[in-house]
Amino acid sequence: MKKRHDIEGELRKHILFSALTPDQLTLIARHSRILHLAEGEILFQQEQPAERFFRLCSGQIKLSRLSMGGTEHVIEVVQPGQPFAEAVLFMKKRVFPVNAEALMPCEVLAVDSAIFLQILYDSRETCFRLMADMSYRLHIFVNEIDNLTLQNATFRLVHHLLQQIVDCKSRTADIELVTSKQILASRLSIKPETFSRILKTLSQRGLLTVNGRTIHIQDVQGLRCFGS
Amino acid sequence: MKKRHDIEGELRKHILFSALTPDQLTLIARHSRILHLAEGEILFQQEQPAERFFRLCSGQIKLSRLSMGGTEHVIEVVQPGQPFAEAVLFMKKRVFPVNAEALMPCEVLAVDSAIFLQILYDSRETCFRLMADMSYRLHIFVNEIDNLTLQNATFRLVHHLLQQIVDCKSRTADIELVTSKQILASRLSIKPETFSRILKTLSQRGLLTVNGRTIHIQDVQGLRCFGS
DNA sequence: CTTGATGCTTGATGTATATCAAGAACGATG
DNA sequence: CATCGTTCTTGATATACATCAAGCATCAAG
Repeated sequence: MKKRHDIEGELRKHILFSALTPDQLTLIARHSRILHLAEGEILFQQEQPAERFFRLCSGQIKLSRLSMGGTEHVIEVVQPGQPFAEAVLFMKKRVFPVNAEALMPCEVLAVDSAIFLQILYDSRETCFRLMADMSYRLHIFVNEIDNLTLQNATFRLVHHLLQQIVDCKSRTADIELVTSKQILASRLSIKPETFSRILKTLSQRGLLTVNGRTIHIQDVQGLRCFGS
Repeated sequence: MKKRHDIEGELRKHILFSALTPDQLTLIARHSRILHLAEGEILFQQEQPAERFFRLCSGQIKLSRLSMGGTEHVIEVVQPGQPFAEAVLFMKKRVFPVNAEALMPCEVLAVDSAIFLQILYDSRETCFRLMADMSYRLHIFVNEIDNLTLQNATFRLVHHLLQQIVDCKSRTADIELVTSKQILASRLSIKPETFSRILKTLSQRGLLTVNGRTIHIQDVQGLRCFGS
């Protein structure tokens, strides 16, 4: 476990805490800890009681759901700097709605929910940040549902690739996948085999080339028109 | 347009306003109005600037998304008493993420966003209620994504039916669909034809009987075991 | 009682994707 | 370098679902 001032430093980086007074920060720091997870370690599981929420300092965390049928679906891959499980704070049934597993060694800041709620009550600014955060997440989910329902697998993959591109103007682009293809496939609700095949046909059409986890898009426009 | 005290009455029914003082209520009422929509009328469209949010007093409103391919997907059918489009309040880009269309004649309470934000700033209680509301919605969405990804069409339909049942213990149950089968199908991301066929096979197996919009479930347990 | 509109059902056919199974590439480890 | 495990690819086959097209039911309007 890290020293107190380290924790405060991590807290300060957390957008949800950026409006707090030094006193409030110290209080929260006393009830927070930095956890170190090994690759494959489970941070929490679906339906477990949720007394904390988190911010990822380093590494990658996979959030997934297990269906009644037993299949797993990756909802999100948390990247460093992102908060997660904070929406649970206000649920009636205070349990985690997803599983969280470290995809690699991780450092995670864990904050006590009860303490935070107490402080939240005294900080309007923080309330507003949290509301903005949740509102953003809602928006993300609506888009997510779009992708999963309106389109076929090819389109979902193409859409995801296009979202990764920062420079929209250039005719070509390079994308480095942040996770394995299997996990990305699950996020897009595609089987690994199908995922592979789609990339193949796209490269056969000269739209992109694949080299391990880096994908070079040769014709952004062409890819954009490739809707179904 | 209704009289002021009618509006205040409607506001009081809105969960998000239940923590407000009479003064605050009056202020909001001055900046709210009751809208009357005809069947098929569009309340707002995707990407339109959102300066208000709503609560449905009577009728039904369909919230849907239009994909790039042109297909429509129903995200939700708003029922009387439900607030909607309130999550937009905190978005950076203040535009509606969905289309809203009246499925029948509707009465809608429309509240000015700017005024509400101002009041929110003065009412912690309201902040907390709003956060709880958004958190609830997030939870719903996670479940929604489950349904759309983890299962096949039959399972999605069965799952939806089971959710409608209140009395979990009884062996049989009656369900009255609140919308047309077409719209329900779209919500579950199933084509109308497939929807029809699934109901047929389920009734052939003696699990339920269909009579217009009322569905009589004869074997709740059996239906529950019918995963995929 | 017609007529037409609308929502629902049914059948025939096609296609996207899942599944099963095996092999290839790659990185880690001794 | 050899070996093992993992991730990815590829092929053959199966199937769920979409699509197209037509028929039926219900209900309101003439």
